[in-house]
Amino acid sequence: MLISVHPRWIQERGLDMHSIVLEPDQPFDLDLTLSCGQVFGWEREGDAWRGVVGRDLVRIAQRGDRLSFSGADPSLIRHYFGLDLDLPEILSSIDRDPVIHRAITHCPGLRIVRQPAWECLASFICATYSSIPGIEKRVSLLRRHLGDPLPAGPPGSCSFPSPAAIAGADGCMLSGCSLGYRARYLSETARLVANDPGWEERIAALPYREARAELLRLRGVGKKVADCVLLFAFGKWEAFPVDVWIERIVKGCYPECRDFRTYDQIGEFGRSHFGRYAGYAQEYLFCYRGALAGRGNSARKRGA
DNA sequence: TCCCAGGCCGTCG
DNA sequence: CGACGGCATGGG
Repeated sequence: MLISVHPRWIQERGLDMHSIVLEPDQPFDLDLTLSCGQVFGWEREGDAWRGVVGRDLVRIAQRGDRLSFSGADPSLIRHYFGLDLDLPEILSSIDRDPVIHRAITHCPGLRIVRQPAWECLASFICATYSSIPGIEKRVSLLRRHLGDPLPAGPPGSCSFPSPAAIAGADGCMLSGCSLGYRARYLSETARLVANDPGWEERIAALPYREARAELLRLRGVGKKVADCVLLFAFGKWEAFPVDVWIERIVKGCYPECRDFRTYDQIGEFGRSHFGRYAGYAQEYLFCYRGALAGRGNSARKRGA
């Protein structure tokens, strides 16, 4: 019975297995949630996923309404994947037009992960002007070169490097992570955060706009990165990150937005149109970007 | 070899 | 403010 339900690694390790049975009215899709580009560093391992949350090596698999995992307590998993949020309630609140409706129906069970704040900030500083596979590579290199190896983990599995570890790394080491010109930004921001204990709690306690203003003071952090961190780490759902895809989708699918010029115009549209959970709407639009932005519809940043 | 990527920074009008 | 150009590197 156990054997047929659980993946192979459970038998091999035989250790702290847990499971969560999802409520029937609370959809969750692990694959979609981990592969949509909001969080970096999870790797597929057969039909399971392997990742590091804090200093815990987590393996997790989904079969139907059951999540099976090791390396973390159920409470942590619930918190990390936002399983205690009422997703149908959120989705019904943002389901205000045919475009978002399509995205919602095509991405069932997508949830926003609550990431560790520093990891999220550093990851998205590394993410600027890059493709998602490129970001995965950089984050993976950062872990291997500057993180702490996990005692019980397979070789190569490391915690995400602390601000101090990145701040203390020499330029050569950082350059070895394929960061390009972002190395300088990451290094500088790491130094600032390392010397500012309480940074995370301070941001968490601020309302969205003030929290964003605070993040914008950091090097390598513009409006887009700040919004990603506020959404993916701090759970500030008003954050509506505008990348090239979201810009394309909003301008292309919402006629009243066609001539928007600035970042904040699109962000304010998101908040006023979708409401308090605009960030969730953004994530669903992003996840379904392939269909919504279209292939031939290659509108450039400038002109065309 | 091309083009593009979950943008940011500095600078100029 | 708003609009550019430059930017290091990897993937398709």
